[in-house]
Amino acid sequence: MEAKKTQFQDKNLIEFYRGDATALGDDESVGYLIKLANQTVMRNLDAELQIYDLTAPQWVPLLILSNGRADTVAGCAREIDVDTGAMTRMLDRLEIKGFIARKRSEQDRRVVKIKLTKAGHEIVRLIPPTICQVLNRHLSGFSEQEFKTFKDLLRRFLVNGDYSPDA
Amino acid sequence: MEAKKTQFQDKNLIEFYRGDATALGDDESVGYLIKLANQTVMRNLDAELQIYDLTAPQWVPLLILSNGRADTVAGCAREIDVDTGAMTRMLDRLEIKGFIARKRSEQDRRVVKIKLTKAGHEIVRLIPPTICQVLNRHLSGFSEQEFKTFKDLLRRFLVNGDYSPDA
DNA sequence: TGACATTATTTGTCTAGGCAACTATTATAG
DNA sequence: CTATAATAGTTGCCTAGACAAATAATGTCA
Repeated sequence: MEAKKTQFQDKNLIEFYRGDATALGDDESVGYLIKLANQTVMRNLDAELQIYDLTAPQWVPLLILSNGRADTVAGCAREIDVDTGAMTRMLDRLEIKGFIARKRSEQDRRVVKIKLTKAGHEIVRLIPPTICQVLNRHLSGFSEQEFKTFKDLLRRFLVNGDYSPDA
Repeated sequence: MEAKKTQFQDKNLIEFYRGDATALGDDESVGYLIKLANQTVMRNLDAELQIYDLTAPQWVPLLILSNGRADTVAGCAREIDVDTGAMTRMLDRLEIKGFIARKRSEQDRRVVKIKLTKAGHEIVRLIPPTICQVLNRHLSGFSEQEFKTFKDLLRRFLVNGDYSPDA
């Protein structure tokens, strides 16, 4: 235990990146690579889903409703980890497209119950194959072991970033 | 060689994901994991950069200008792979904050030359250490080998996604 | 019961990117 | 040289998320 240390020094923290700005904007930066990876997945999903009149972000609430993982605005927002305000407007768009319907709850008049419409149920059946196809394509050439390793590294990267607000 | 195959079948394409929708919204989906990873990096960068009155997306053009990788609107847009419209408005915000200055080119009167202001130069010195700190924190517990593997897998995932429009 | 906190939803304002239309300028082909 | 194509930049309209404020309903504590 030294006198003055930054808050993360005593973990096994290798200095992969130094402060000299090299390798930050190019493909040696994991931050940049992750951003690009995310961007590419989103664009490919968008491209494949446009025949269903859906965007990449829009299929997520539909699947959540379909799986029964949530059935309210706040519930969906929690599942996706977005603002309830963002979710309200997302549901506005899905309602306009006719995929969901809202109904105020009788038990608790604060909550709005969300349900898939008939069209919503129909479209939700078509989505997963498309998603799978895109993901599999991205994973083309990966071995089973590499697939596992990839997910494992992503999860560790993720957990390291969810540091508590006192950081 | 069978008769009817989808367009990507004859590559070494393992069906990591099937069309049954399980493992798409949870942490078994690489798509979801990458989205979360990106989200977390962005949020952490935002949190660290707000003392400099900068957001996560805003430091990128500043570093590009500083490195001399581009000095025009279109150039910056190309470097980041965003719309020139998006870049125009991004530069509007950076101009309002006093970090950049615009000047119409004399040689080619279509182009607008972008330069860092004095304040821009000053702020750009402070950014890289912050970025590095955040990235290193995310990589906490990674070995050198895992770091390499992670980048390698990301690059392969990325390349697989940048498929040509005929796909 | 009444004051206060919590929760659910909505709305306004901001950043940010994508697509399309438009202007101005430069380059190129006939 | 002139018509056309290409390029640079801006702007309008869309989706999308973040933060904050406001409202309504419910829960809790004294």
